[in-house]
Amino acid sequence: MTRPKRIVADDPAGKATLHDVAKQAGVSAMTVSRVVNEQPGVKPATRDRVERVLNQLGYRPNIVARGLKAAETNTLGLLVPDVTNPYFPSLVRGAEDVAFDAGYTLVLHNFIEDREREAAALTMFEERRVDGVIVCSPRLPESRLHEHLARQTAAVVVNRRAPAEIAGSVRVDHEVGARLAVRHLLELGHRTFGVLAGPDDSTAGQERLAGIHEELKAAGITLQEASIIHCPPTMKGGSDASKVLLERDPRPDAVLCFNDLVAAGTLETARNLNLSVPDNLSVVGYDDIAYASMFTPALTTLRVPTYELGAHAMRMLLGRMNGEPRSIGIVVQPELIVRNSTSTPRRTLQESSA
Amino acid sequence: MTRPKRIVADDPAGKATLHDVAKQAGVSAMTVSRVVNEQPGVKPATRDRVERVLNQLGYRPNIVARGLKAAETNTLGLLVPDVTNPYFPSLVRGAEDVAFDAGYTLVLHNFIEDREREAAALTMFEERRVDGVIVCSPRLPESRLHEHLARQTAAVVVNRRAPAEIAGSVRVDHEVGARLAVRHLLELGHRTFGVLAGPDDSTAGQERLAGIHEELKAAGITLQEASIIHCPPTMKGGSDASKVLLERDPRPDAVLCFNDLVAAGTLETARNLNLSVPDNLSVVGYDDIAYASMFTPALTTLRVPTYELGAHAMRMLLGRMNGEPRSIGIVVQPELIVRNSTSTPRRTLQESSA
DNA sequence: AACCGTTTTGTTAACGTTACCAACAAAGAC
DNA sequence: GTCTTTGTTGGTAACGTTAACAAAACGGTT
Repeated sequence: MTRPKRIVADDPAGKATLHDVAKQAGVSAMTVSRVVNEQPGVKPATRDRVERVLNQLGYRPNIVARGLKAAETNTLGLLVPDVTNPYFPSLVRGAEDVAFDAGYTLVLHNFIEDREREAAALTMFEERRVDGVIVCSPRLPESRLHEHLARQTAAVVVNRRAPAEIAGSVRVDHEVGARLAVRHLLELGHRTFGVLAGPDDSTAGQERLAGIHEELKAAGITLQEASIIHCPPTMKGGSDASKVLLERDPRPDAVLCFNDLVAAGTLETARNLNLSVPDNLSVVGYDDIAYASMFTPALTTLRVPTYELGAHAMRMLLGRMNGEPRSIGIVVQPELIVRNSTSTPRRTLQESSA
Repeated sequence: MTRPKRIVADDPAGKATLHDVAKQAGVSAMTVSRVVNEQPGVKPATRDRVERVLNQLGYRPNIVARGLKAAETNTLGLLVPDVTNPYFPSLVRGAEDVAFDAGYTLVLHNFIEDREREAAALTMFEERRVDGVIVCSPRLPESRLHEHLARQTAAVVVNRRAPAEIAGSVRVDHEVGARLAVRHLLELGHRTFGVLAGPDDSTAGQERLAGIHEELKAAGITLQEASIIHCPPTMKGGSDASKVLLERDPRPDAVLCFNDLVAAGTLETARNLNLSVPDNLSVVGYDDIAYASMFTPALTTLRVPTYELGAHAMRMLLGRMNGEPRSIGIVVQPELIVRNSTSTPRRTLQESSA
């Protein structure tokens, strides 16, 4: 159970400190510090001598100690529901690329759709004294979330509104997205809808539901409660929930899915039930993940610029850390991408021929 | 450019220290420390009083300071080429789940297939004094990689061999995987092969090439150099490279792809060239990412248990950190998953009918 | 009341770094 | 040769925590 400090016992380069270097070079620690940080006011000869020892000992500044002194860790926290959902990796990449350029390191944490793990991660970020936090698609209720975020130096939430004094907000206009999808299906002639609404604690999901309801109401259609099923935002979640949905009577001829993974699960179920998509059933996804175009059939979905979402969020976070005026939240518009999973309903044809 | 220490100026819960709590409660810092760490030897009455102040001030231990004292940061580094490749998220999840249970925090870094960023990340991990590192699919040459890893307290590499005194190794038997794929295609009757070999600095790719060569040699077939094309391990990389490959004469009737993304790109190209997969062209992927079964057609590929790979690597890392006997590397076997992208070649039929 | 052992609490120093100020040396001004 | 001025270097303390030891308080014996 003892933890060896170094693997290679005789490695002199292990963990040399400023003092080690100072002693070896015959100068004070301060002088070494100045050399390391490229500060002026060191005689070239001294600098050379110190630098030689620095290299020889393989000195690496201890960022932990530096952070303790400076009360800054140069670390940012990024909290996402689950990197396994392809929506997030590119968002992470967007955030990471911006953070990297600004000299920050990212601590990534998945909370796996679990509120308690989300809260635990937020606490962990506090204890670690990260310089700022981005929380994607939080599942925590507002009060608890804000309590945590208020304790942070700076914070940005993605896919959620937030008061400017608590956190910046970068979000997708999910209501508009949902309306675009519904309008598309209405134009194709669909009248019987099903919704696989994702986790019920997702605010994005709630916004989409609102959009769906409004757009349908405008068309004089009411959506029955039983046609709305909440499910985990995964392929499995989609295939399970769609099994229930597609055995309802009347069977919906169009399904609006929480995201592309849920849509993928729905396609799978449809295949198993020998329902042809889009002939018997139209399916709309959400997010336009990279593989949506590869699905069978290629998925009609709403494109969300995830990389930019992450990059925006990170830029906003860095801005807030620097005390820049608190900008209003950023809202990006999703774009409807029509592919082959939606078409005019032909159920009647098929049924008459059956 | 000034960095405000707190967003909510009047938030008393901001960043209270042990001393703040001690003063408020009228005890010494040590006593508070004992309460925080749930150590015995504090009178219940005192403990209660301290705990009340602790809550009132919203004290959070400063892990940075604790780490400085203990020379342990409770942080582990995880370096991957690119989370955007669905191979990695589940590996990350595997590693993270194990690390989380053991009380460690993960610092994730993408090096985006860039050697210099890989080296920079490794240096960053050193400066941050992480307690251990896992490096996935390193692109760095052995000498440079080992130089970095030797400086770490503990290290594990995934998808690469390593001497036990430098790092643990968890890898997939890529040579066997490649041979399984080739054998499958040979059994179907294919004789003209193309290889989209991925990045030329990927050791996994090199192992697969070796496997392909051997298996073909055993069958008396030689693979022409020009039929091997290196490409980035992405969909774009695959579609670009396959364009070149599929316009060669004679056109290969079977393509072995570096991973499922490259295979996806190849399917796309085939569609554009009006080549039917699998009738005119068989395509084999690698990894069995979650969406491989959703592709058009469903992809024949080699299943790699990525989640377990990550979990194994993390367990091994924790073991090495605890000075457990250095186990020999773990090697997992990939499994051939036959779907619809491979079949007996029917090119001759089609050509005669054309 | 003096003594003991036990429990509870406090003091000091250290982890590695750097801000701040003091000390010193060298070079120039008179 | 003394007095600045400028340039270079060193000493001290502090960031927040905790290990190790020291001291006090307590309860019970004789």
